[in-house]
Order: sequence, then structure tokens, then C-alpha cells
Amino acid sequence: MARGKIQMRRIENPAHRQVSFCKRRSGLLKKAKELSVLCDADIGVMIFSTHGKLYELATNGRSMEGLIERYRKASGGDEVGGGEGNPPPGSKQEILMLKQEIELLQKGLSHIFGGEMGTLTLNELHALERQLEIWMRQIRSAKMEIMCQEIQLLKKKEGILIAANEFLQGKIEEQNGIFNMPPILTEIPHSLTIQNEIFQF
Amino acid sequence: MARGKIQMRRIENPAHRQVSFCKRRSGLLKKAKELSVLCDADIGVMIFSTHGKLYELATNGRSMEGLIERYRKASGGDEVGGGEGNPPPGSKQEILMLKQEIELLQKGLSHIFGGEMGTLTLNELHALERQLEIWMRQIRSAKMEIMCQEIQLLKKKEGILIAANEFLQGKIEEQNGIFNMPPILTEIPHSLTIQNEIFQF
DNA sequence: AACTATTTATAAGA
DNA sequence: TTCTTATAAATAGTT
Repeated sequence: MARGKIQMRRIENPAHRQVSFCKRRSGLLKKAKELSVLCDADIGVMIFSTHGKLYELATNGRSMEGLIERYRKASGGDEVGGGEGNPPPGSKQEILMLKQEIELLQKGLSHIFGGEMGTLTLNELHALERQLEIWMRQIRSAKMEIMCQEIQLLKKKEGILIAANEFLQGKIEEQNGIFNMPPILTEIPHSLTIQNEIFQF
Repeated sequence: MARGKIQMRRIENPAHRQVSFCKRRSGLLKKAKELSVLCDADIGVMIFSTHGKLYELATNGRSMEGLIERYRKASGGDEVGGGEGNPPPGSKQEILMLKQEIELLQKGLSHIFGGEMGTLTLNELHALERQLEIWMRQIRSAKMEIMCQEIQLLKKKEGILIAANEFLQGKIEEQNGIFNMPPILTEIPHSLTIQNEIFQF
């Protein structure tokens, strides 16, 4: 791409090919990082050189294994409704465990920042800054997960109760027209709803 | 990279972010293809948009699954968590992923702080302070507030509906002992609740 | 590893 | 979305 165009085919000269591999590999990984940061995407890249050596990148503090799991989920059978209304039976336990781990992380952080603080080089500080951002995102998404599930559960409860309510109301009217009771709360204002943008962290 | 430099951080304007995501995504995939062709490498790329949509690339006619297999072999071959053989059902997968990544963060934390710890300079402290302030601000974001309000509202609704339900149930039993209906949903399991500690960041 | 002439990628605007 | 275009970045060939 400079000092002359090149043909889009395998570079035959092994030395040139090796140099280009090195340069373009770092370029590709840089671009991947940029995309993930700028557009808040999670990206995994696996590069196998001609001789099988692996170079990898998983952005935003994600693990490649985590991304692979997510890949399988996303590319395989798509769930209907995209996560709408599916609190799995055993998940409460999982959520509790998650919360415990998050609390553990919090303790670790406060211990580190509250206690003795050592010297950090500028580079270490940069690393720390990046790590803090990553940690925040992780903790936030964990909280999101829990809160979303709570909201799902409450909405489901609401639906069940409204249905039961309507049924009982009907029963009363059917069996006893004399008393003529006013309707009781089969409808509730629903002005406060969650907009989807909220989940775009 | 054009018409003005941009800062290497999340693009806040959602429209701009979406456009950049689209452009840079295609740019990244193009670069990956070029690298694979020019340098005879096998490359896999997974991109998850903010909302979880998957974009993938596996070069040279390779399948992503094949590359994943190769990745597992090349990256050490050690089983992660032992849970790779069975595909976990439904949304548990997401939770498992979160757990995995929290563990990863813990590792990163101990790595950074476990080693050499010196004294922070004033400048370094300022930087750290700024970062922590950002952290707090993000956690107290309006989005979280809205979600909390939603939960409060739903809980209030639940209480009202349960009360109405009980009242109607009583009315029926009072006015019509003959039919002897079973009780309808005056109680609902409430095991999934949000603990306050989550919001204490 | 650096350098730099060019090609490419892309941010902003239309 | 798609196109255009001024500018930033990447990089092929060279030193």
C-alpha cells in the first residue's frame, strides 16, 4: 500500500512475506482494538501463521473462551424472542454466586486502594487506567444482568396477578349482580417503562 | 482518520457510533482477508456489536469451528472449567461467561498489584483520583436510576394487585361458600430480589 | 528498525 | 443508506 501497489495474492518471497505478516498482523490487531473501543464491540481475533503459530486478541478484557462460548450461542440455534422472557429455572443460584464474586472483587479493590499504595510507573498507571475501565464495564454488565432478570420476573408476576384479578372480578360479577361493586385495579398506568437504549452500555 | 482525528474512546453519539462500526467492521474484515491472502495465514474474526449481533470471518475457506479447534490446541490445550463438552441450556451460558470473565479480572488484578508496589507520585495520585471519579459517576448514571425506578414501580404494582386479589378472594368466599374455589395466587415466590449492596458503588 | 512515498481507510458532510 | 472528499493511518519498498 505504499511505494507501489501490490497484487492481492500470496507474497512469494519468504522474507518479504514474513515482514508483511508482522506489519499487517500488528495493524490488524490495532484496528480490532480501535473498533472495539470506538464502537463498544467485543472482538476476538485468531491468527495462525503459515507454520501454525497462534496470535490472538480478545478485546475489552474478554477471554477468548468467553467469546467462543458467545460465538456458539450466537451462530447456532437462534433463540426465539432474543432473550425475551426466559428466566431459566436454575439461574437464581448462578446469579447469587455471581454477586458474591463481584463483592469479592470489590473487597479486593478497596483493600488495594485503601491500604498501602506503592509506586506505579507511568506504564503501570496506564495499565491500571485501562483495567479500571474494563472492570467497570464488567461489573456494570453483571449488575445489568441481575436487574434485567428482576424486571422480567416482576413483569411476569404482574401479568399473572392481573389475570387472576380479572378472573376473580368476573366471578364476582357473575355470581352477584346485586352488590354492583366498582372494578378493582385490573389496569395500572404503565408510564414508567424501560427504553431499550438503556441496555446499550 | 479523516476530516479530523478522533479520540480513542467510545463514540458517544449513537448514530456516529453505528456508522463507524459499520465502516470499521468492513475495514477490519478486509484487512483480515488481505493478511490471510498475502501472508498465507489462517484467520478467524468474531465481532459482537453492542447489542450482541455477531459478525464473523474465517479466511481461506476455513470454518470458524475448525479455527476454534485449532485455537484450543495451540493455546495450551488445557480444558477451561471442564464444561466444554456439554452445551449449557439457554441463558445460563451468558452467566457462565460472566463468571469466567470475572475470574479473569481477578487474575489480572492480582497480577498488577501482586508484583512491585512502590509509592504513588502526586501526579499519579491525581490521575488515579480522576479515574475513580469517573468510575463513581458512571455507576450513578441516570440509566441505573431509571431501572431502579422501574423496579420500585413494579413492586408497588405487585403489592396493590396482591391486596386487590386477596380482597376479591375474600369477597367470593364470603358471598358464596358453596362453590369452594381454590385460592388464586395471593402469594408468589419472591426469592429473586435485588440486594441493596449492588447499588452501593 | 527507521524512513517515506504512496496507497488505503475513514470522519464528516451531503 | 450511499457517495464524496479532505485528511489521517497503514504500509511496500528502501536504507
